[in-house]
Amino acid sequence: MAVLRRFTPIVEPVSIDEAFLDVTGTDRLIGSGEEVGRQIKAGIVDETQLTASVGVAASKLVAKIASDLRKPDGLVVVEPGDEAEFLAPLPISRMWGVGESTATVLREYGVRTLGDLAATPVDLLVRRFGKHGATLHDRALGIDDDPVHAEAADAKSVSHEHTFDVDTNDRETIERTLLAMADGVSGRLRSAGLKAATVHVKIRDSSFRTITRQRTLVEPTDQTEPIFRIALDLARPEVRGIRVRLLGVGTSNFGEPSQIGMFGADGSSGAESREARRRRAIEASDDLRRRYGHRAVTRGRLVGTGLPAPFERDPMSPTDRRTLGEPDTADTGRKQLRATARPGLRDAAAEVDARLEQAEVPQSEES
DNA sequence: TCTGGGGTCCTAGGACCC
DNA sequence: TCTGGGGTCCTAGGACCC
Repeated sequence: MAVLRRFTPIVEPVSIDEAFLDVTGTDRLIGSGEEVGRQIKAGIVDETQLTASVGVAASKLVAKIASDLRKPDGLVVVEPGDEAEFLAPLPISRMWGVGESTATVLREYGVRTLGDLAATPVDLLVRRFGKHGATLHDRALGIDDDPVHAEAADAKSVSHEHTFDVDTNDRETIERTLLAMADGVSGRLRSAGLKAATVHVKIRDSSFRTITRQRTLVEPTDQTEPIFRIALDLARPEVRGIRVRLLGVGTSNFGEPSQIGMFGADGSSGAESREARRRRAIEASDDLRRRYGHRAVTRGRLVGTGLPAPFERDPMSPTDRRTLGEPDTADTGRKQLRATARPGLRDAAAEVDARLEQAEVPQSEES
């Protein structure tokens, strides 16, 4: 991504290897869009020895489709005004927002190309697909005015899910998995300074039937216990009598970023309240994980179970990037995390042990 | 390919309030 | 007291994306 920022500060990362650039206004410095595209490709080869595919157009939608067209080493330019003509012969599956289900329905209507889609009456599409139908019609004509967003949007949910190697109906396995995921989710919330008001669970059985259950709390939380308790409450009646293939725990409905204080819930700073001690223990275990990896600390109940390690961070997630002290937008050339031990480590570990009955688990893959 | 994990957005129905 | 309508919030499910 650093290569890309040499051309414009307006870079919107889409994934680890994909981004939109707004190069409006660079023509006097660098040249036409096509010239910028050429230079970007050259710059990427220079720095990474990898080829790249580039699409140049007046909108993100058309640029994306253009860049997909000649992967992995293409440069496709669509001049302003030529969008509809460029899209018309392409199959509908090229279009953003057309997945398997939508494509199947469209084919039933005899719609095979984006030209067919553009020629289909909007009201027919709206009747069948709702709001999405109108969007599809616009897109088929190349209409898309979504700008390039240089700032990453705030996350709306944080979740973990896990697919079992073998479908299970073992109660202990199910409960421990929910606990591990609740723990991972709450840890990510805490380090991002977020509290969530809604907890959801996702359950998929051996026949691939998927259900979701959610509950909204009175008080938003960033703690493992309430998230786990609700997840368990929601899941328990649903997993009875089925073999579970996948379990997920998620949170959403975030309030304002929380201020984690050093004082008790009652605001006292004298004798440490129970709540404040618990808080400190959690902070200490978060700190250990930050410095020694997400596997450095785990709950006693999860020791040796091989259950999903909580606290995996996603380098593309804005929530986690904030946690890692990086800019919201992903940058492949990101700086390394510092991993220096502090003298207080042993005390912190002891506190975690004592207060939360958690255990430190040495992991072979970590030094 | 029998289908992983983390997300977003949309729709529809029900509860509740005014 | 009953009725209807509208707005908002919550819940469940589905489609889609990388």
